[in-house]
Amino acid sequence: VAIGRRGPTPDEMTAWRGSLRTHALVVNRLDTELRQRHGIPLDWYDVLVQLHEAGGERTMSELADALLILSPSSCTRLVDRLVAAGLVRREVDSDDARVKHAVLTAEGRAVLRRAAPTHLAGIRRWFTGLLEPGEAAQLSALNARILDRLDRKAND
Amino acid sequence: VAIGRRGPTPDEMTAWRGSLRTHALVVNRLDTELRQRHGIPLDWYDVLVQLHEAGGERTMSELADALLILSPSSCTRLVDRLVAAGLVRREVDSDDARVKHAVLTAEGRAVLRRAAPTHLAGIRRWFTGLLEPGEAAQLSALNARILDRLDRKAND
DNA sequence: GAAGATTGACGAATCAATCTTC
DNA sequence: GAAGATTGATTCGTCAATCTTC
Repeated sequence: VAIGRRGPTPDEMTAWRGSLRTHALVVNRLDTELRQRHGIPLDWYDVLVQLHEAGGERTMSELADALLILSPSSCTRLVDRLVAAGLVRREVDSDDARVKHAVLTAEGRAVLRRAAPTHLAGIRRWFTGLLEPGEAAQLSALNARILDRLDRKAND
Repeated sequence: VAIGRRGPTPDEMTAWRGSLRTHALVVNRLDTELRQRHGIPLDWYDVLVQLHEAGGERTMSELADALLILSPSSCTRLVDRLVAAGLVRREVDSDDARVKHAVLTAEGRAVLRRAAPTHLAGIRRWFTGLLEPGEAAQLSALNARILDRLDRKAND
C-alpha cells in the first residue's frame, strides 16, 4: 500500500518524537546537575572536554567544529566567558598569527577533573544506565547508521 | 571487573555522543528546510502542530508543557511572535479569566497545512528514512524504555 | 583577496518580580 | 494567598560587517 508515501510511518514518528523528548530531558538533567554541583553549565563542560581530549588546546575553528552547531561567533563569546572565569586562556599561533588557540588553564583542568565524575555518572544515571545490557550498543549502531548516511547526503 | 563502576562503558559513551550529534544535525536540517521553504522556524511549526493536535487551541500552560523545555516566559514570547505574524490569536478562558488560550487562526492552519509535507518528508529524509526496515521500531523501543524509567526516577 | 577570528547590532531565552483573577 | 500568565532586566546566540594576517 501507500506507494509514493512521503510521510513517516507511526513507528518512525514515535522514534522521532521519542528522540526529541529524550534528548531534551537528558540534556536538561545533566546541565542542571553540573550547574548545581560545580557551578558550570553543560556548554562550558563541553569546551573543557574538547580541549582536554585534544591535549589541552585547540584553535578556535577546531573548537567551533567540535562543539555541535555553534556558529564561529558563538564560539568566540563562549570562550570569552571561560576566559573571564579563568578556565581557559587565549594564545596566538606562533606560525600563523591569524590563528588563535584556546588553551586549558590549570584551573580549567581542575574544574574538569572535579566535574567529570558527576557528568559521567549522570550519563549513566539519566541515559544509558536506563537501558538493558546490550541496548547501548544497539543505540550506537542506529546512530552510526544515521550519521554515516547523513554525511553521504551532505556530500552529494 | 570494575565493581562499583560509575562511568559509562565505551558503548554507552558512543551511544550518548552519537545521540547528541544526530539530534543536532537533524534538527538543524529540519529547521533550515522550514525556514527556506516556508519562512517559519521549527519552533513555530512545533507550536502550530501542538495546537492542531489539541483541536486548535491550548492554554499557555498546556502549550509550555507540550513544547519540550521552554520556560513559561519563553512560551509567552514565542506565542507573541506567532500572534504578530497572524498565525495564532489569544483568547481568555470563559470560566477562569486567569487562563489564556492560544488559538490557531485560519492563516495558522494554512501555514501548517503547507509546511507539514515538507517537515514530514524531512523527518524521513534526514532521520528515520536512513534506517533499515524495523530499525525505527527498535529506536522507538529504546527511547520508550529510557523515557519510562526517567519518569519513574522523577517521581521517586 | 581570502582565511581566521572577532565585534556591533539585534533577536531570542531566562530569572525574578509583577499583575490579575481565583 | 496561590495559580496562570506576563513583563523588565539581563544574558546568550547569530548575522553581517570588520579587523588582522596571510
